[in-house]
Amino acid sequence: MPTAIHWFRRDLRLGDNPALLAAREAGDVLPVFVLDPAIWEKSGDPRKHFLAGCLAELHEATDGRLVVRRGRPADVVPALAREVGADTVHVAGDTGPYGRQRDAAVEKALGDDAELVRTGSPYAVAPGTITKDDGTPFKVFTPFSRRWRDHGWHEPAARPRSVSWARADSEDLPEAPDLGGTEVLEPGEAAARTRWKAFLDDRIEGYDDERNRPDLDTTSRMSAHLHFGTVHPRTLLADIAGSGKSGKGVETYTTELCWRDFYADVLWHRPETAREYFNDELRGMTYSTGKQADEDFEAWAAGRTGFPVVDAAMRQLLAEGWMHNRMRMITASFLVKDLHQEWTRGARYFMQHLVDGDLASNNHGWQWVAGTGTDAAPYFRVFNPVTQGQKFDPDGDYVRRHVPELRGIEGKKVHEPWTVGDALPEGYPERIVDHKHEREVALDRYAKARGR
DNA sequence: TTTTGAGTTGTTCGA
DNA sequence: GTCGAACAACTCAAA
Repeated sequence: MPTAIHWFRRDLRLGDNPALLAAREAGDVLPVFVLDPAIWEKSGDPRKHFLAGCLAELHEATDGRLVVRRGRPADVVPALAREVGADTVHVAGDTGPYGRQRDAAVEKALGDDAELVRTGSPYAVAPGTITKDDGTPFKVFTPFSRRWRDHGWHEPAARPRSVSWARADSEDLPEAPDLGGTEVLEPGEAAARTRWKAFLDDRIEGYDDERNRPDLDTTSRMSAHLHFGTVHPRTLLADIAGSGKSGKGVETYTTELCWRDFYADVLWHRPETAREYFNDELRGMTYSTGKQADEDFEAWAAGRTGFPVVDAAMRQLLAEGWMHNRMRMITASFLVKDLHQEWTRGARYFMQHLVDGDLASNNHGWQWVAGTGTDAAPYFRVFNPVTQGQKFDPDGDYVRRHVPELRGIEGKKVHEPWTVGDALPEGYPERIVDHKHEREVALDRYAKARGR
């Protein structure tokens, strides 16, 4: 049998993996993961922990044959293909701007030695598939979602009962950093399965009502699993259909999966919008820069703004590498509209720390908040961090969980610690801005930028 | 080509 | 406390 490489990237699973099945058809399968030291070193500990855990599981699942090599894929993959005499290198397609470039470089470096075979994508519907009748891409979510639902998706692929694994030397698997007991999402395909089953059995029907509550465990927590491909969205959609469940919760959850596909589709058509404004209208916007702005940014990043819900969320991000979606909106709005900083700065920070950090969803989410994206939020929509906290963390449990200085304050009063007692609790910072004032400033800046 | 309806996630103010 | 209006037009999608 010839040797076929299966190069795992963001499909760290054996179940429902069409690219792996294609490799298996082609020969004995050499399972490979390329660890780019530059990316690894830039990752926060929670992300390292998650990835290392996934790789350890994959090593087990491949009978200890997973080959890890460090370096640039364009160097490592062709060298390995030559080393083992592989004719084909199988991958799940990567439609992001960097993935496309990387794969093109690998393909070129492989030359005539081996063929790079792309099978499938990490999305329910591959980017570029859903278009309007005239063939152009959608710019508005709702019509995209109607077309997406009408299109449907493939059935999940079977998990291979057995694979004949090929052999090659491996470097040591990366070690998971010690997170000091912080509770984080469990990595790996099996954990994804367990977590998903629990959500589907018990929580999906209440999802529409409960999903905005950061104090409760009401979301599926599939984001990191979807990002690293320990589960595929097609599997989730098939499970939902198979569950026989319906109703608002199911609809809303399905819509969230559609958002992921939508933003990937937008980025596929407009790769430059990973960094640049989707909508040029606000190009002339002015931002705060300089020493004060840098200090404000540091306070935001460290969770020391003096606004409890913002601080709780930013500290959760640092500790766990994850933040509830509602909290992402609140903290993003705070950076953009209270601190008047460009969304790109916040997006970059989120990408460094989020375990689920997905370029399309993250950066277009930020563009939505900033008003520069598809379906952008109206510029006058400025989140009030106190109101949002009281509304979505009604008992204050979320704040107290992540901000120890405020644990002495009971109930929802914790969202306004400045109204409790004579002084703020020891160690908790004063508010770094006056929200009411900064709201006015933001509206003013937006009006000016739009007037140009 | 023209027209029409619609568009994730909010806040504030005044009645 | 609750409710509706104002915030601002504009672009997109589809008939």
